[in-house]
Amino acid sequence: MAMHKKEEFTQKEQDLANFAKAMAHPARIAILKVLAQRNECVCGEIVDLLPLAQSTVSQHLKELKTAGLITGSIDGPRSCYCINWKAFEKYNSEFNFLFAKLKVKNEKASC
Amino acid sequence: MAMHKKEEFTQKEQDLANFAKAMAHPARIAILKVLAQRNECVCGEIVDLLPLAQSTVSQHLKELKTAGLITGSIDGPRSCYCINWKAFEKYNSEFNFLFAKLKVKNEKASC
DNA sequence: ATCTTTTATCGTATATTTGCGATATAAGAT
DNA sequence: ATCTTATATCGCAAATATACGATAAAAGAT
Repeated sequence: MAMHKKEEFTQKEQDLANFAKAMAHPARIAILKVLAQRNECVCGEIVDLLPLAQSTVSQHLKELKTAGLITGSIDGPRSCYCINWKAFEKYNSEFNFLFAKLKVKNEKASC
Repeated sequence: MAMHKKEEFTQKEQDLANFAKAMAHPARIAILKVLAQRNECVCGEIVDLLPLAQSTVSQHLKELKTAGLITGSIDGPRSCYCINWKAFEKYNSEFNFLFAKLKVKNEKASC
């Protein structure tokens, strides 16, 4: 019974988890790296850089887009992708909020 | 054919993806939050705070421990858990490295 | 109009994750 | 020695994720 209990957690917990899930595959990390270096990039260029079939890359791009981490625009027959800076900044600060708490507690940790 | 192609990516990409995967569930985010607030915490306390069965919580704790994000020590009949601050800092800086690149490119983005 | 190029989507196979009850294990209490 | 308490692990069912080939869709080229 793998009933999704995910809804029983707070919205912030779910949002952060979804953000993490979007990055939870090396292919998607690699895609984000490429987009970071090139500022914007067409689907085919990404396919050439990854050891995956075109359909698989397209699927990963869709997941990143659905999660809001990248945006896409149509350029003739091509699709151009960019990082969604704002979403990234938002999740980064939420992550740092959690992380800052850890930092404060650091000296006390023992186990 | 879901052949794991994950090995074909760089070690850094895999490490970051694994770190993200460990956080890719609201229950595990919630556990990290509790540990951040309480500095250290026994398994049973975490079970009481989450809407999940004991065995499920234990499994999530194991995943966090395997990923290196938390440590555990035996305390009589109990198990005491703590954040692994060092691992957390390491992944955070790697994440920020990727993120810093995005920041630089920000003004140029367009699509 | 047809062909080519580029990307998205569908269908499908397999792998992994999630969740729980039942059971094992280990330590303290009686 | 037995009982209780606290966790971990096993076994299983259901849900998701991963990957690819085949095919659809959309735009530019001939």
